[in-house]
Amino acid sequence: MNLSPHTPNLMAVLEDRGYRATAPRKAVVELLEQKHEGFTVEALSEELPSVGRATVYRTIKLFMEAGVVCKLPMMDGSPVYSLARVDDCHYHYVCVQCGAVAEFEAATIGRLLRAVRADIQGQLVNHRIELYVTCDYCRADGGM
Amino acid sequence: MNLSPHTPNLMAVLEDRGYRATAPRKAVVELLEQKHEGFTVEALSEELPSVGRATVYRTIKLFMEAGVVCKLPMMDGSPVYSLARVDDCHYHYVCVQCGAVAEFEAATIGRLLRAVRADIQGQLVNHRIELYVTCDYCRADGGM
DNA sequence: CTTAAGATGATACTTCATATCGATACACGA
DNA sequence: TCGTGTATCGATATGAAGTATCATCTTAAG
Repeated sequence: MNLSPHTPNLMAVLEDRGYRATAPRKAVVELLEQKHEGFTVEALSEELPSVGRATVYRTIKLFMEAGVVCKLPMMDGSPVYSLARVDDCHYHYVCVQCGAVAEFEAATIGRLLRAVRADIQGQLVNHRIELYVTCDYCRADGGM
Repeated sequence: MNLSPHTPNLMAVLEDRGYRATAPRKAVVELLEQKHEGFTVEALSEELPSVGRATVYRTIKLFMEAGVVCKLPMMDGSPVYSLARVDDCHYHYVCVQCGAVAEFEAATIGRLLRAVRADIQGQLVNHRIELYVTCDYCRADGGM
């Protein structure tokens, strides 16, 4: 979809959090900077035979904790990962055909949540909003 | 949370769709009518040692296809199932502590989707909205 | 009562991910 | 430079949540 305006220095993100800049992590980061959206950890791992599967998962987990990688469910529940570009509250839309992920920020959502708070019992602690689309590229391809 | 105003006759739902009313299915249905929200298939299966695990999953799947059972992700991604009470488009909110599920219908959401359509590229084909709450019972329990 | 389609359940397998744990590598002080 | 302790790694096992297979059993219907 559209490219990141400013991908953060991923390795620096880890170091800032007190983690070491090891070779395996650098390898993961390098791939991540290419994929940056719509990837699976499994695929990442397959493309990095030199790095242990567990390490790939561990590294991605660190990035998720740091908030720069997001995991979201496809419509069938299978996971897709994506680099997050916007730091603050953001939402994702995923192409159901190619798995590409993009972000959006709708002012409407704040209003929605405020409205919804009245409709539900209990105290709202979190929410999840995912949109599923057919992206322009896939639509142009006529579904391929 | 709050009880169903009219739980449909689950066995009838299956028969209407051309499935047989077998003993294992009846056993699942009976449990379902007690649990009716916030359950996992795994737990269901454990409580039904006389019914094969695969059959429990299969039966729940049939109900999902019929639209009377919904599956939703907890905040950590683990699944929760719930009987759906409202037939048409509805949304769920889940208690993050006890897993209880309730439904809500917010008129605002239609408006949200219309607004969002302008903010995204590609054609919206589906969406998922989940709210996570601390329900009144859990809040009263002080987090237990 | 027969019988074919439907349903079952034991088991194997898949996917996505975390736990274990011995082996390495790295940072830092002596 | 030489330990040495802690972080990290990777192979492997384990786990959760399902789905696929397939021989066997039901059951609805003639």
